[in-house]
Amino acid sequence: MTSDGPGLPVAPIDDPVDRKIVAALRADGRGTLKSLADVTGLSVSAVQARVRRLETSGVIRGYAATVDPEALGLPLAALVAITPLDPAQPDDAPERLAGLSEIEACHSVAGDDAYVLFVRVASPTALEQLIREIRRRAHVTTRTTVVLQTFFERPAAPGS
Amino acid sequence: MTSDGPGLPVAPIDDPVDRKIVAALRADGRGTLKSLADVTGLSVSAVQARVRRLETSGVIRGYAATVDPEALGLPLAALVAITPLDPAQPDDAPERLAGLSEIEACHSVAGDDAYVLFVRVASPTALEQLIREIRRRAHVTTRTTVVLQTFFERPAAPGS
DNA sequence: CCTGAAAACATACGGTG
DNA sequence: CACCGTATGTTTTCAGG
Repeated sequence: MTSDGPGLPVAPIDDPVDRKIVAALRADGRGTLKSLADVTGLSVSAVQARVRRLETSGVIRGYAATVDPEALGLPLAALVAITPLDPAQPDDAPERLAGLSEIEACHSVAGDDAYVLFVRVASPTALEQLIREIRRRAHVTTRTTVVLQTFFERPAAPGS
Repeated sequence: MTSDGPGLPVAPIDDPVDRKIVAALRADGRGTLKSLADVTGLSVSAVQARVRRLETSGVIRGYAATVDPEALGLPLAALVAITPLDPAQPDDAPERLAGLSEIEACHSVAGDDAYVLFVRVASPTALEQLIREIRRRAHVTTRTTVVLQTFFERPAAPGS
């Protein structure tokens, strides 16, 4: 999962204990309730209740193992900026592209283009095929920027 | 964790059981060894040994809770393309920028710019300050594309 | 929010093919 | 070497206060 877009409205976390819990679970998604209890000074069951509330309220969307993209056979990443061919037409590009599993993210943006996608593929050939498929499905032109190297890529990480 | 760049070389996973395990842990990072044992048909201890091997070999880099960016107080995202002011100078932009926690990802790219950053901030004002700081630290010009809406953003998700 | 007991789980180990 | 089964400690869960 971990989808975004039109979801529930989620207000910023104000409670400092909840912030600690969220920070700890972002650093280690498999951290035990006991470890969270130690960090927060609360009992295990109090922490459990808070974690559940954070999960059901949508603050915590889920948990995922972070996997090396090369191990997944997807060593090539790229940014694909797309622009509708016909600006008059209804713009449902995100829905049309959601089915392409190579697309990791789809952002609508301000500026020259309508959307920017972040994609991962197995090879240059696969990138070409993906770009063709994007153009075909969403009726867009594309401008692709190949990622040569990723220096870092982290789960966001705020001050506290 | 979840850093990238010059790390250990990680070959693609060829074992189908390992692929099942990795897929399951990407879908649910808190999935129990028992659930993985059920999925794979292996015993719990066999699965445990495999998971450990995947972790220590660098295939699985870690586990993280996926958190709503708005809940973190970072509702504004942007792509920042940067170009060195002096191409003759040694280019250590990634190191100089790594300390800025608002920068979620730093990719070196082919094309007009040297790097593209993905950043998250609290407000337009914070974005301006961040851009100033990026320019100052890395001696670069910047071209910023504001993200208006994120339609989806998922942990990659390969075919199987 | 806490305690406490029961169930589920993770871990380590000895044994098998 | 990869796997299994069992024993032990830990964690999760859920009742009740």
